[in-house]
Amino acid sequence: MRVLSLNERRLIEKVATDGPLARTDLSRALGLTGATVTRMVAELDPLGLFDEWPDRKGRGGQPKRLLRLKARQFYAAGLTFSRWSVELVVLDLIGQVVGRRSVRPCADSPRVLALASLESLAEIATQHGIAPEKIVGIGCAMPGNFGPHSFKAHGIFADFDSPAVVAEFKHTLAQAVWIENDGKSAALGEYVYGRQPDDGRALFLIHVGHGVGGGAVIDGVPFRGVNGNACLAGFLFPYGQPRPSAFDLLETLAHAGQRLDDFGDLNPILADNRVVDDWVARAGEQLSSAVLAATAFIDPSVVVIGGRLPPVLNRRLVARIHETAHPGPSRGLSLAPVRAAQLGPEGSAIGAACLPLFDTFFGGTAGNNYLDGRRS
Amino acid sequence: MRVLSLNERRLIEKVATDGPLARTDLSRALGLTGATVTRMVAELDPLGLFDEWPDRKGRGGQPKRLLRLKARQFYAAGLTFSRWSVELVVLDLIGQVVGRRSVRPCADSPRVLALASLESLAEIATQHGIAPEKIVGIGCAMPGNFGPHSFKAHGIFADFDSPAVVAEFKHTLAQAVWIENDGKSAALGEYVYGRQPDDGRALFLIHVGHGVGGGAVIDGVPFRGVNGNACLAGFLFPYGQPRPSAFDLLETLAHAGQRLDDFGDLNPILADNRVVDDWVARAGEQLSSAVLAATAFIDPSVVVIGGRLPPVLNRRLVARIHETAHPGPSRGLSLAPVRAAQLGPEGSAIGAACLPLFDTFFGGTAGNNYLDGRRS
DNA sequence: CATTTTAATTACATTGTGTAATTTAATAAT
DNA sequence: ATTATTAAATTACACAATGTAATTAAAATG
Repeated sequence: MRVLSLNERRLIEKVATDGPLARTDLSRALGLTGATVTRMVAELDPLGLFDEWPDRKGRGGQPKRLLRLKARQFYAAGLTFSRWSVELVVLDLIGQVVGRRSVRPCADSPRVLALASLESLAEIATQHGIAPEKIVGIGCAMPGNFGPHSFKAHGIFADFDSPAVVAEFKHTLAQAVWIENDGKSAALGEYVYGRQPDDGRALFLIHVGHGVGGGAVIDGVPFRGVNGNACLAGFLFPYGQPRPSAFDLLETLAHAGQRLDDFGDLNPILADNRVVDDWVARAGEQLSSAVLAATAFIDPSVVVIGGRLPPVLNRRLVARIHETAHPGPSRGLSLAPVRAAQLGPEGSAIGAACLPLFDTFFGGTAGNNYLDGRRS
Repeated sequence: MRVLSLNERRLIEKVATDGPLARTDLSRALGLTGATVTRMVAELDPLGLFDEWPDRKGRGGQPKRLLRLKARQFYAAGLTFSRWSVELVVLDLIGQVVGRRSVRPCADSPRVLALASLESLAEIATQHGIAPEKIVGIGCAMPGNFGPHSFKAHGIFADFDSPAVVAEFKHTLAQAVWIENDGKSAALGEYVYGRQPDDGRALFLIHVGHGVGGGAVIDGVPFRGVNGNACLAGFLFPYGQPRPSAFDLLETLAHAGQRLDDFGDLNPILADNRVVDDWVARAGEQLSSAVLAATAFIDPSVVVIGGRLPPVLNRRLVARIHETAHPGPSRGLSLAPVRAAQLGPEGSAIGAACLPLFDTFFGGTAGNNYLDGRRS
């Protein structure tokens, strides 16, 4: 796969997020001339990225020829980590989940996990007739923080708590691998495939997962910080105390005698559950402080509540945040609008799979060495 | 003044921050070929931006021809607001303060203030023989927050508390005017002229002024947020309670019977002052929470303590922050390094003057419509 | 069926770069 | 002193990504 130029990525991303679009629409949206768009689409033709068909709704003039992404032309895999298993999804170009597996190896060393994941990926690929070269990469949403040369996993992943994990994973998977913090992956997924209204300029996602993390996509570019640890909305809630994380909910439930294995088991027990109700009330209140902090530091156009919880809970948390009605971060300012994640319970895995797709086809890191849109 | 291309700005900024540099050095630093640098420097020649002289220290080969900015080729003015006056500085291209005035008009409507500032600027220009066309603009560091169509000033500026202030200022000054939040101006000034070691990738400045604000420059680009209100480190400290602002220090001193007119009067009373000592201890502790929050959300390479206080106090606050020794924002992470602002007590005004210079000659907002370094 | 309208394409010009050869000005070796 | 060596800077030329303007395409309208 040749490396795409910045404007090619911008074009593909536009079609992905706002499509179907005609060449003229793209020309307007991207600030390029029609001639350029025609050429770019022709240049991209060998990749087979687009479906094209005439628009019958036009009233006069030559009808537009609408472009949209050919969903099944490329795929990526995404991994998220739960306590006893790894969740794997295969995503197509337009963000549809093509297949999923819950991988539960007997041992949980990174190597064994990676091998088991590869096996599941191969199964799904075979099942759907996906040629290996159509899979652009594997994204791993890691529950932990990055140092310049290290990785520190969430407490429950004892075997992952080593700087060597990243290298081990890359080596075992033996193909294009993206490793990213889970909150940042989820933010990217929500930005590309979540279709939040008004999220265009700056989306901030608070990631309610093993911990309380977060991520942001600002002007189409993932915001990572110099060490990849920006957007840690959970700093407000010290360890060892009640905090608005999905893991904290499991612990709260266990403490009340309702022991669950993993996030995936939450759904059946949500209705009429006093423990859950209380938790939502408390966590929602805490999260409203996190929204305040995110507004103060990032000033985003929208704050999305997402992570590992079932969508119902995300929505209830958002409702609770709206009730809490914090004042803004400073004189004359109000909180950024808050919304629940659009992507379902697999949002984190989708975000992970989004990493390779984004870097290959969409915004990616802006420009090349020459800062002029040329290929290096 | 013609609009400069992105690479031209990058070149000028590099010379400004790391100069003097030869063309080869620039070629390496910017990732451009020597040929390109030669052409760009030649192209920029009519602007008279550079001084050039041969480097005598070379050992073999043709000696480098070093370039540095011609300090007195261009100027900008910066305004900051104090309770009873407006501080105006005139800055040259290399960040030297050429002249300063404290403007104290009898009335303090925006219009009167602007007119008085203009008069002072004209005085300084005459005094130093600065031709009007050498002044690229006036930057105003506003103590307040921005809305999509509004401006909300700090409480003590009753007459400024109106959305019309920005328009009024622009109209009265009748030339190129930049209006920006004071924390964000100061961050830019510190980035361009502060020469912090290691501040390259992402500098976050906590602005201790009328309130507690902040600003950041990330990868050479000012970070504003969608409404221009990002980096508000003061959200942690509610109004009406003790907070680590310079205004709070004045109030604390007044409460203890040491009434001062303005920030500028602080210097003489700092030594052996128990009230100040206590304030530094308390404010430093509070600021260490702000550093934690900034690390969590922005993950910068350095956090700078700056604002309206005398440099001594900034240094004492930094020392106090180091004592406080907060844990990092999450597992395995530590606080970003903290340093006192390099720019002196005029840092805010310098930052304000930096706005026009930066947008005209340095990084500015990246790229043009074509995203390829061409002029539009 | 000619006219109008809008979309898409094509031919050609422009510009900001890179590559590679050349020139320049110094030091080091003979 | 002369020549070789070195590194910086310049120049001639090529190229890629775009814009401009003219052209072609395909529909609705009168």
